[in-house]
Amino acid sequence: MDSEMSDLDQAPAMKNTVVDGENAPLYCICRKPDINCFMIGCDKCNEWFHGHCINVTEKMAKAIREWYCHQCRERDPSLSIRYRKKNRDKDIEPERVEKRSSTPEYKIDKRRGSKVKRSARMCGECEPCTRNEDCGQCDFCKDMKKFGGPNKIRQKCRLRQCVVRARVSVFYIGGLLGSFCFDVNSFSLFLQKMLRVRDEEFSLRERKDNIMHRDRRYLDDYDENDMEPYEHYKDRNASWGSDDDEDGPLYSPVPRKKAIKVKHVKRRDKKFDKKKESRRHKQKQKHRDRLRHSERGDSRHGGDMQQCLGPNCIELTRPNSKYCSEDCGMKLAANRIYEILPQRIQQWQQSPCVAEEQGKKQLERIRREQQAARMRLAEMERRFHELEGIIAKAKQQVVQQDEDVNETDSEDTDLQIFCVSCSHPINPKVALRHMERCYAKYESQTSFGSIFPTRIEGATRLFCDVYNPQSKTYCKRLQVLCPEHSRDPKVLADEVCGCPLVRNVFEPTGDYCRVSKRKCNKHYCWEKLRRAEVDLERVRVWYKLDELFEQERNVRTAMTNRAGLLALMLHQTIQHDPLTTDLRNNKDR
DNA sequence: CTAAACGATTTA
DNA sequence: TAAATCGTTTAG
Repeated sequence: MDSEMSDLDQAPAMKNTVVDGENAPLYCICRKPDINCFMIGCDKCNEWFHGHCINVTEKMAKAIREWYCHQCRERDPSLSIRYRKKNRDKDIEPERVEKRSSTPEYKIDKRRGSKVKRSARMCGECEPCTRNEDCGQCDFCKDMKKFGGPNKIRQKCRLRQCVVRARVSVFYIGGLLGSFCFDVNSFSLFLQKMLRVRDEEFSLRERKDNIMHRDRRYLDDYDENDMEPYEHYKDRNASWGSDDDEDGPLYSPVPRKKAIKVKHVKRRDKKFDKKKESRRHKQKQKHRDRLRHSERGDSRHGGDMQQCLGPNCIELTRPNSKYCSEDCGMKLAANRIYEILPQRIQQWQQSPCVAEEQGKKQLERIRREQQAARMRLAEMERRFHELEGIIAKAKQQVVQQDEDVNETDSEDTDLQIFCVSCSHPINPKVALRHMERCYAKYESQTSFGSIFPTRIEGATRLFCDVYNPQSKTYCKRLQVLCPEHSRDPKVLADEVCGCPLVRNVFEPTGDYCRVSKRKCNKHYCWEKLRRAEVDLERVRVWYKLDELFEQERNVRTAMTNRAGLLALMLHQTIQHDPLTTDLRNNKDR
């Protein structure tokens, strides 16, 4: 960048490891920390510079491919800032860049500036980098057009993902785990990667001279998690995956944060973590010490031989147990219960239980509803028998051939009716009869069952319940309505219709239809329909009863379990009412 | 949060 | 210009 000011004399040492009072790293010619503005990094010395300090804007940086600071360029005149080919004109007309670019400004990689390069993901030295053939086996290869893939993933072959610089998402998951399948050298590659990281980290931390590792800038790509495995290795001296390693998994690949402004934030995290870490270590240490002490104490009493913890027992323990026998264990447990339980029961009884009250109310409601349902059921049973009585009486009627019957029969209309089942046009006179039969025909072709037989005690003639060995189900239609398993009885020639005649739909007149059953189109199958009506209601009531039983059982179970032995031992009720309890300790006030 | 998808850019 | 593959966005 020609417009940049001389940064040389203002930044003599260029050590960004210099820290201010708050331990934030200092950068740039101004020796100020990362202030969340656009920064650009030198591709030679890797120092970061605030854009505004050296007059390089973010837009300009977009056009830069390689950028060197003033100091480096003076030292090595062969270094020159290189621009991206296509965007060469962009830094002349930055406004156009903005307009052309589809990337919103806030998403631009501020920190990297000139550093986004194709080679950024290749160290060029590791085995995968030098490999020049795709394996054709991995998911990335299979995605490629040349292997007949859909080209959706668009990533390099797993075996060619750089062990040093490939992104976590492609290397760790695929490269490490995936390539284990293909390549026995993977573990050494992994180590190589880790060691490299360590080298770079050291070079960053120590920086005894100004000669930086060329790859330093990629350090930003490795966050705490990348470092962790090595730290484990270093700290614990080959204790990877050991049981007491509770600080995290052996290797937890966490993707790096997106590009920018993470450097100092990460460092702060690091310090924070370190503090936590050291605290945790201290705690651990204490714990271990305690263990050691207790062990020593135990060993004083005779090494592995220990006395049973059972009440008043002086026997030795069984191996891998604290007790000499099951009995002793149970005794101790019982003692503990006796000790704790009375207090808990007392505590429980002191405070009223809202849930218990609600449960009682619910039970009352359920019982009321059950009562109502039973009444309804009794009513329906009565109706059932009543209906049977009516039908029996109706059968005794004698067929009567009089004029009004014929009159109603001969009522002629132009109305045309179509069957709801077969959609054929039918004569209105016989419509009811036709549709009933037609429906029965179709309905009988299908099954409607469940694998359970009906078991309702004291209920006659509800479900069809015919067993179908093929589907191993029991028919669940109402028995009176099941055309699949029962046929309407054949009507004899002298049989009377017998349908009770009504006034205003519901009021019975006491009369019966005296038309011959075969000829009566008005009351076709009236017995069946009336029976079905009653039975359907009976089923509904049974369902309701069943539901109520279920509810009752649930409430009762809940009430029984509440304040049971286990519950009393395991749970505790805390009154959160601020008027009656104050959860603060006195010293907190 | 990860994996998949995809636009964008670079390379051949 | 197509292929390769990157970084970012989106979906789950």
